[in-house]
Amino acid sequence: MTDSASPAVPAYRLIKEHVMAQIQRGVWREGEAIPTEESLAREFGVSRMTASRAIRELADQQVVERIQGSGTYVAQQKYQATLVELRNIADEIAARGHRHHSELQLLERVSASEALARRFRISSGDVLFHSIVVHFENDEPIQVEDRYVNPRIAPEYLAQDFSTQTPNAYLMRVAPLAGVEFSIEAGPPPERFAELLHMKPQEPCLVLNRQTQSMGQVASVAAMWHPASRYRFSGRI
Amino acid sequence: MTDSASPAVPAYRLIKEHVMAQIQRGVWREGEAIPTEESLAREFGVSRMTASRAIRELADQQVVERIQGSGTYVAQQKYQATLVELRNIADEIAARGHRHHSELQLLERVSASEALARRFRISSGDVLFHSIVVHFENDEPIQVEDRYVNPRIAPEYLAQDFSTQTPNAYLMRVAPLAGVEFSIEAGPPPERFAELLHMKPQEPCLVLNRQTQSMGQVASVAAMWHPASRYRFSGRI
DNA sequence: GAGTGGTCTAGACCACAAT
DNA sequence: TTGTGGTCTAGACCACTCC
Repeated sequence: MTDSASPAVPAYRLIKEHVMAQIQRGVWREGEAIPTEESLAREFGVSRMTASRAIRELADQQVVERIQGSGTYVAQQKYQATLVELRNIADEIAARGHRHHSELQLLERVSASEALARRFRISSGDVLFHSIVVHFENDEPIQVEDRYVNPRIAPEYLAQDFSTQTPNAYLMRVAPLAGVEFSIEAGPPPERFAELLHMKPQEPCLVLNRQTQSMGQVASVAAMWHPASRYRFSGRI
Repeated sequence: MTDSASPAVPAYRLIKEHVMAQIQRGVWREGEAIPTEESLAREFGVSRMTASRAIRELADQQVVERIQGSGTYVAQQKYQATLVELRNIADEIAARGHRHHSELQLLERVSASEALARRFRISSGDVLFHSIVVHFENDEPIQVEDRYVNPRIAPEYLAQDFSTQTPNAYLMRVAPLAGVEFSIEAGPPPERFAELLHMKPQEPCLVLNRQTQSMGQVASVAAMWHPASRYRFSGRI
């Protein structure tokens, strides 16, 4: 206890903040080496383990890059890449302080077309479940969720009440999520979806396609259709 | 040294994998407590610090949630949220094994309009730099990059050669990136952009808007326009 | 061989939760 | 008061890079 009234900021955090500040101010530039664990430990009067933890966490955050035997370097700002978080529609609407509700349009058992069978890695003609749900923000339709589900993963899918629980929430609950593939594109909606979304003629949709895996199989393939004039994906880092 | 021929997998990783496997198999379910650091340490024959590191990293990854004084619990699968990485166009094209090149269409000094001044948090009429660059994938135009830049952050912007270096790459180099806001939307392109992208009439664009901060100021505001029929954002987790 | 990061130990004290 | 996580130490051995 050397310092009195320590404001309960752990030493490893102080070191992290110090290093990030030096980088942010441009004192240590991209690709340059930063001080060793040893010397940071001395400078801050802590053990090497503590300095090590600080720098390791910065490496996890890709702020620096470590090369064993060589040193620690300020990472290339490959932040050419922007990280985006796509939330589910109910949470997103709630976060805006608006009301969300959803209406089930269709819930059926189908046999897989060629294209669907390929995406699910099953045989053409095998059974799939299919649902169409419309999501509303303050009573205005904002998303049509067109979803196919693998019966081997969620055999009770057709028996759910999708006005009280979204398909997404149900699937999360019954199937541990092991992987996701997605794409975002723009295009014209099927006529039926355009009507459900109260869209103007010729207006394009912003579409999020999402395919989830669970227990080694494709669990679900979904397309979320949004009217381009009333919806965008957004976020910050 | 109890085990001979240790395959160089550190103990903390073994513990992480064990815990993740139990969760993945549903042995430990959402919200349930997992064993304490102490008991994991005993079970794996390691010190508490090692078990602690394993569980702390899982907490960082949001696989578990820790409550000091209480215990460690399997996290709610709020993976309703999908994390997406948007790469810059040159890297993305290179990753597909295709050729990228870009052509500078315009490079000028402008005075900020009302709307731009608001986004840059400067005064209307202040100087901004403006560039329009077209990016090609295998000689096919795939993106129009319409960018405004804050002269206080990148005073030499107008003197760069943007056929050999993208605006993005230049800005990354001169201005440490402190924050990003983005949005993705769909809409009709300005007539000039439609021509530059060789688009069919009526075809919408997929647009990525991106605003970056550096040194406490807005550094750059950019809109990346892509023909919807030939471009989508995609990725996986 | 010297320097660096990667991992680990066997303790310790603390803050906080549950009781 | 007991049990939990949060942090920290002062060493240690190892793998790797660089000279």
